[in-house]
Formats: sequence, structure tokens, C-alpha cells
Amino acid sequence: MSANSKQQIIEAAGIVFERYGFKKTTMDDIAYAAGKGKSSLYYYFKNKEEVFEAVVAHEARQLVAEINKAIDASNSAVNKLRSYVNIRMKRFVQRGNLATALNDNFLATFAFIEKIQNNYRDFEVEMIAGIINEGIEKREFKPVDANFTAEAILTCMIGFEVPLLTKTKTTEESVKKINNVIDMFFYGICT
Amino acid sequence: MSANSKQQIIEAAGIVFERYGFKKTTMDDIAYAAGKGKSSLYYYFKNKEEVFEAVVAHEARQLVAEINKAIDASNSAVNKLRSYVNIRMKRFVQRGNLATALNDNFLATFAFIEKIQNNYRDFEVEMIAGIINEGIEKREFKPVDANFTAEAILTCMIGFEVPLLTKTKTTEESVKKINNVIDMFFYGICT
DNA sequence: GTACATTTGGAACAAAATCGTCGAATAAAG
DNA sequence: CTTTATTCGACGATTTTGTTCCAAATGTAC
Repeated sequence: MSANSKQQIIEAAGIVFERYGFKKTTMDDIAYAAGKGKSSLYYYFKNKEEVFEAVVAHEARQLVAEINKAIDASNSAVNKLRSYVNIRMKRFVQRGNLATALNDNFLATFAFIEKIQNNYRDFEVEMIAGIINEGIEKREFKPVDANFTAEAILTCMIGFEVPLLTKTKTTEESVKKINNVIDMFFYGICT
Repeated sequence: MSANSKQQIIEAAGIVFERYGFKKTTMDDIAYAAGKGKSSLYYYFKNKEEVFEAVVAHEARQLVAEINKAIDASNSAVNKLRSYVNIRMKRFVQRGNLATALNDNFLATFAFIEKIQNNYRDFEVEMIAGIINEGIEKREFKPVDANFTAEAILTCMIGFEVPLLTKTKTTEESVKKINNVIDMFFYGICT
């Protein structure tokens, strides 16, 4: 099982999925983009959905790396949280196969995406909670329940993703809106 | 035959074609986007290709209007020619169903597109020739054969479209390149 | 070299998608 | 009401697509 070939396929699939979405992308498309025969894909993946999941997982890893970098670059907890939200939203719209995956039945697709995302929810909560805890230590935030607050913020953010999935709105508009909400969180949290 | 419904379909089809290209777009996609039943499309169009042709024709008309506007706004013949080239290239990449129509067999698609475009070639030659003639009258250009020169410029421009069709390059890069060539034309033409 | 595991792709096939047609339903017009 | 324009659901024929199977090719260790 060459990790090289597998990665190659994942990256090729990422490009094609992003262009055409999940439904319209055929295994032939992926194979052609990866420079392999169609049946070779089945040596590395069980089916189309598994390829898609691998792509999403790969992009999620990239996203995490990017977020970590931005977080490290910020000094205050407030800025860390802000960077986190901004990057996450931007990514979700731009490079997101998650977003372009919608084609036919919206609810079915959304459930499909949600299932994949759920694996990362815990991770995200942990990350946000970490930032909040740091903010509490630094006296930037009130001593709230970090996990509970993190859950709330994340849920709120997911709420903002839904209109991004349905209507192809501008990122800016949504970022502006969500920043307002984040501000609300801050003014309720900050000492 | 409601011109309204037909136009509605054409515009919806334009959006879908632009997103997915000719091959990946189904009649269902178009119908859904236009808010009609699939079979209703066949009341207005013979088949998928005819819908596509109507879309391209529609966009061509828009392009012509845009070009005419820009040409009228320019004073010198040199600037008119430059505006013309810039708009044409930009359009070709951005809103061009012509460009996104490529999916599988490149040559077949190209032939398909070429066939449609040929109807407009004469028109374009005439337009360029008009600009050149004006330039000659105003002593901006040498008294060259306007039609022949127009043919040359157009052919040259089509040559620049090919890499735009194959590789998804930036517009800027191509515009820069073609502007260089246009400059070459100028320095060979200008008095 | 042989023996073995890894990797690839051609052929085949069932299931799904898709195009375009037909006829009936509905709306508009006269 | 009669006629005409328009829409849509259902259907058959054909093509596409997802997936499997198997043999060929390639690499690897002895």
C-alpha cells in the first residue's frame, strides 16, 4: 500500500471534487486526474465515499495546521479566537469540498457532511476550550466553563455555515456577521 | 412560444453550464435551475446542444454590447483596439461557457466550440477592420489592408485562447502576453 | 534466476442516470 | 366553449458509472 500513490489520488480527487462536487465527480474523473486506471482506485479505497472522506480528512488536517499556525502567531486569547474563526470560515467557503459537495438533496448531503465533521467536533471543542482557558488564566476572560462556552461558540459557528451551504453568499458578509456574534461573546466574557 | 420563458431557461442554463461545463450539465439540472419540468425544455429547444448554443449566442450578444460600449468610450483607434482585446480575453476566461465547456475529449469540444464561434468570426473581423480603418483615416495607422490585418489579429487572438482552454492559467498573464503581441502589431502599423 | 507480495489496468456487469418522446393535464386566448 | 399555448409525469432506449474480477506487470527479497 504505497502511501505515495494514495496521497496522489487524494490530492487529485480533491481538485476534481472541488470543481464538480461529490455527485458529479466520477471515479473515472478521479482516476484520470490521478493518472491511474479506474480500478486502481479500488486498491486504495473501498468506494467513492471513502475517497471523499479521505479528501475531507486531508483538508481537515491542513486546516488544523493552518489554524495552529495562526493561533501561535496571535498573542492575546481574544485574537487567537478571532483568527480561529476567520480561518475556519474562509476555508469552509473557499477550498471546502464540504461546501461544494451539495448537489441534489440538500438535507441528505448535509447529513453526509455532518457525519464526517462530527469526528472533528471534539477536536475543535478542545481547541477552542484551550484558547478560552488561556484567556481565563491571562485574566482576559471571566472564569466561565471553558468547555461549555467552546461548545456554544462552535455550535454558533456551525449555524453560520448553513446559509453558506445553501446560498452562495460572499464570505465577507458572513465573516462580518459572525464577528459581530463573536464580539458579543467577548463583551459577555471579557473582564 | 413565450420569449420570457425561453430567456429564463437560457439564463438558468448559462449559470449551470458555467458551473459544470457542457458534459456534466444534465437537462434536469437546467430544468431545476429554471424552475421547470425537464420535458418543458424540449418545448423550446430541440436538444441539449441547442440550449448550449442559445446560451453562447446570448453571451456573445452581451459581449458585443460590452465591447461596443468600451470602444465608444475610447478616443484613439489604438485604445479602441486595446479595449477590444482586453474585454474579449477577460470575458473568454471569466464568464465563458466556451471555456468551461471542455471536459473530456479536448479536440472534440474544441471543434464544437469552433463551429459555434465561426458564426461570429465575420462579425469580429468586420469590427476590428472598422477600428483599423478609422485608425488609418486618423493617420494613426499606416494604410494597410484593414481586412487582412483584422484577420491576422483575430487569428492571433484565437491562438492565445487555446492555452486558456487547456490550462487554467491566470487571465493577467495571458492578457500581458497578448498585449505584447498587440504592441508588436502597433509598432508595425503606426505611422 | 525463482518465489512472493504489491500494484496496475482491461474486461465485464449490474445498477443508476440521462436523453429525448408521448400523451395527458393545465392555463391562456379567442 | 373551442382552440391554442405551455407544462409536466412517466416511460423506453441508450449511455454512464460504480464496483468486481482476474490476469498482467512491477517490484523485492532471496
